[in-house]
Amino acid sequence: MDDIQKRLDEILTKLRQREFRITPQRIAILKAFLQRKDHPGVEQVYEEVKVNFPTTSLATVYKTVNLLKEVGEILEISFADGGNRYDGNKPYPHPHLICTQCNKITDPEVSQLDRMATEVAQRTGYRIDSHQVEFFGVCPSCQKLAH
Amino acid sequence: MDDIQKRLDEILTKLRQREFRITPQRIAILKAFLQRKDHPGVEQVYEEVKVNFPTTSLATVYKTVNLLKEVGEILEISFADGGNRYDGNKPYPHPHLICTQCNKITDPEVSQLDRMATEVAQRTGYRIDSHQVEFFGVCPSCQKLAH
DNA sequence: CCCTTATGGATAATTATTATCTATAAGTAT
DNA sequence: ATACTTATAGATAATAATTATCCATAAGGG
Repeated sequence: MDDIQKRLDEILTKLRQREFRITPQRIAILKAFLQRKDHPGVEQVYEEVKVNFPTTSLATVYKTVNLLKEVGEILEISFADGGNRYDGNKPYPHPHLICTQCNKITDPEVSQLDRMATEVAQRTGYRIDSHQVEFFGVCPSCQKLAH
Repeated sequence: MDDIQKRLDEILTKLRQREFRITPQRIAILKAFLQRKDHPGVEQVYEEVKVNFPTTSLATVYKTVNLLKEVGEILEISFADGGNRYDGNKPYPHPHLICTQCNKITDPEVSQLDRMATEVAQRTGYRIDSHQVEFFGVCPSCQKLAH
């Protein structure tokens, strides 16, 4: 049993425990999120799910996305121009590196982020629950393309 | 001449240099951004400008916001649920601390952020142009309210 | 003061997302 | 297996934020 199947089973168990129903559509949407190694938007997942479940509605994808956000199994990455994207593989807050030319999103290794959050909490008295850290720039291959 | 007036003049000069026209509406919108110490959304600025310029259109506010973004004089803060907000006082990228109960946004002091960006650039080969760092949590007064 | 053209205002269009409504299928008890 | 209850799927309307369109007008230069 591979990692994806294992994680899928874990999430399904969690959903069952919280008395959400397990439907073929939810499984299909969840699989799409788990299998993709990039950070797809709702529309992309919708297209993918439609291959096997042609009757799936976009609304169902949205509803499932919200469900998976609620149970903390996908992470939402927000953009100013609308069109959120999601990470189904690392659902906990972590930094992203975004190429503003090709829109590729990667997960850079960043040390000291937790320390930074702790520092802010101490200085301000806030209880910090999560964070969103995004670096914008140009990836090496797009840099080369710029003649 | 206070700081706001000084900055206003600087921005107007910059706009003139780039051959944008200086209109009463643009000045009013710009003043609204400069005077506010919080992080207003477009709608809030619109309401404020309408006090003195009742004929102002929401579209004009949006157009001016895009203009000010282009010339780098306001900073856009994006949210997953739509509804961007703006910072007219510190238009350069800087971290925000957001209370998820009362939606207040403050600017915490954070050290080592530049170092972090440099580290990511070195490791990944990206040219990093900007960043967006947001901490989400509950502010001290909202913590007290939660009995 | 005139002339050119960017801009303002009103409104339609677009895009992303959520709400609504009903038939159906999931899960539970029989 | 069967019946029952209710959450969910699917279709579509509604909402919200933002952008596009179009024309009259005002800004800035000559």
